[in-house]
Amino acid sequence: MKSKVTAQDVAKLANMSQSAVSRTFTPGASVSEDTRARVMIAAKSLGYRPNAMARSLITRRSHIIALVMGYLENQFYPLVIEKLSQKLQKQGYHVLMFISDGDETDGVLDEILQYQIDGIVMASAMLSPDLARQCADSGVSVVLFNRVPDTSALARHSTSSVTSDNREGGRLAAQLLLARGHKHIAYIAGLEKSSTNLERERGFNEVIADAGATVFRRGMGHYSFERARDAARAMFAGVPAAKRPDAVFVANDHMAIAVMDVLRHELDLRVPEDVSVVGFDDVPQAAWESYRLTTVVQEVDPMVDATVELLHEQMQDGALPRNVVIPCRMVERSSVRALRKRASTRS
Amino acid sequence: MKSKVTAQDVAKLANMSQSAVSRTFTPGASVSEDTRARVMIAAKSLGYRPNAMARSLITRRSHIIALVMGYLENQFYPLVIEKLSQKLQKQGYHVLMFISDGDETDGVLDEILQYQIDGIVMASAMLSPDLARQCADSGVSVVLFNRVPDTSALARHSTSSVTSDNREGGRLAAQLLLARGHKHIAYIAGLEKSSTNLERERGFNEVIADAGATVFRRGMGHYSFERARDAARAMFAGVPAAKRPDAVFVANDHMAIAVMDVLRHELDLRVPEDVSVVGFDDVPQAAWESYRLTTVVQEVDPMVDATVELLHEQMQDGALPRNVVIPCRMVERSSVRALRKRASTRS
DNA sequence: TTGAAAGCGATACCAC
DNA sequence: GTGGTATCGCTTTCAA
Repeated sequence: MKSKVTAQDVAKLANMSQSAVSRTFTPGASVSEDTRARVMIAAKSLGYRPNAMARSLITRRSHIIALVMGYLENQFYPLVIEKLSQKLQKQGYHVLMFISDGDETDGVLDEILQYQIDGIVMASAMLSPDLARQCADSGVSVVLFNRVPDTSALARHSTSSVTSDNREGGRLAAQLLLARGHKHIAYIAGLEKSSTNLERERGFNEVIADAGATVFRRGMGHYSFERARDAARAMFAGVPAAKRPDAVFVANDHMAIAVMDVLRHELDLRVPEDVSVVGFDDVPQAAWESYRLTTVVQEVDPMVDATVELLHEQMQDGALPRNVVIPCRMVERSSVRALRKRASTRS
Repeated sequence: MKSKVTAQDVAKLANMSQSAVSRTFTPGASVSEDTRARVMIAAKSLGYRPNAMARSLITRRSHIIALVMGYLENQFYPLVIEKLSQKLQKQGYHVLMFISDGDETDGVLDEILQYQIDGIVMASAMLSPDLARQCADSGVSVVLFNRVPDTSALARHSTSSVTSDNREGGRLAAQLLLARGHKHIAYIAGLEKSSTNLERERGFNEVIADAGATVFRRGMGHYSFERARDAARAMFAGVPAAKRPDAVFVANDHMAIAVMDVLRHELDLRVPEDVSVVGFDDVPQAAWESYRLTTVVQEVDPMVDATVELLHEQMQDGALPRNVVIPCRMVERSSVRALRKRASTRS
């Protein structure tokens, strides 16, 4: 007994043509108040709902946007789902979720395209050039989220993207640590080849180099909690104090928390008193806030706004792809204990 | 230039009827190997993809499941999105996201139903009885996730649900704290009227009462990070040691972390040495693990499996609604420091 | 096995 | 403004 009520039924009950029913449910169509009212009454009494499938079959717009995500271990993405969903919902669009971690992306995209979706937000993996073309051919607009198009100039000019200013974020981190007077600054990297890691490290290195310093040590965390712990242990455990870093920039918060955990709970070091740690925002605020983690914050809202805007741009053909970069900002968090200490020193 | 390639085009190129094309793409239809091959070649060369909208218009099955979620602050839900999406994807279904925090749910559901979806997973808010009926009428199956149907017997027998065994989880928490020898056990509640909070507290109280004890103090956290901090401060800050709880059961992990944060960083208390804290799993493992938080773990996988199973059951009419309850388990986490201490005491 | 034709439920374009 | 009619791309009888 699937939703049998059709526009036809409503029309019959209201003594109107089916067209009248259609117009009543089409915002900004020309219907007299009188007919609209009669139709609405009939519709309500039957529990009529226009069939979105039938509609998009003819309008060629499904009002559905596909969101492709990798495994959501990275706590930054749920936030994106939420904001993006909400924002699109307000504009009459809806989000179809696709989980895929890269390899099978092509197969997944194949499914996606069957749904006649209006656009794709790729927040995981990359789009193979071949598929990018297919999307263009099918008229679906694509926006890369938090990743950058293939390095080829071709790709760069054929796919839109939104990223935060990872390079500048890396610079901010280095500047803060230098300003704090640290001399032995370490870096713990994320996935080596990811654009986020590359850009963050690049900016970081630039500033360190400009200051005439060098990165004291470099660990590899691969954006994994456990591997970041290992990296921290390798840097600190059983190492004489003189050979330890006095500051660490960690490529994302997820790992930064793992690092702080090792420092505080395994090695009884105080953060930030003994060691400065700076992360890069990818977990919800409550998490890093409770850790008193100083972090480079990515502005999710502007990123999502830009994504939606690009989506719309692309949907009307003629628009050229753009790569939008959203600024980051630094948020310092001293531990409450440190604040107290500072206060008592002053008095 | 929206995906113009239709079955018609393929048919023409392959010198076959459109029906042949349709059959080729319909698993288990009767087509000869010969024609199937010819069609496939033509299809591939044109980049043909069957139009899912047109298909579901006639089959009356969209293979889309709506997932209704509240704001995702609760870190438990992203995990659900991921697992559910993945599982459904494997079965040829896809997840359409709806963010809604309760009040506007009715309007949201109205939109949902236009998409001719096959089922709804409600992981936020409740379904008004009226809408429940509408869903039933439209033939969409509904499963409540992590919440229980309205208390009326009617609702209970007309809507399926999946929850973890919150009551038993509450009992486990109480049993552990009693076993550890605590005499002053406090509770910090979540949202007062939510079924999760009610059940957890109920089980907890039962065991405390059975032991001839009483709950030492009760705080209200409303499942909010900040309010949980306040509750912890109210219980511990400026309170003489003798009047402090020596153990706290917190209604979820999100709040438990806030509580531990206050205890450790504001009050310099050690957890679990000075105060035992037990949470209830609602954040990813990495989070509570790094806090050395002892917690009652909800088994996401079985919950998701049950959800999908119920969905399928409901989709074939005749199946009666069921309320599935998944067991919880306790995971103890001592701090590494405590482990070291224990080890050295022994030797 | 195969092709022709009848819908599925709406919108769009047309005269009126 | 309003009602008829072709059409969107496919699945589904039903003959052949």
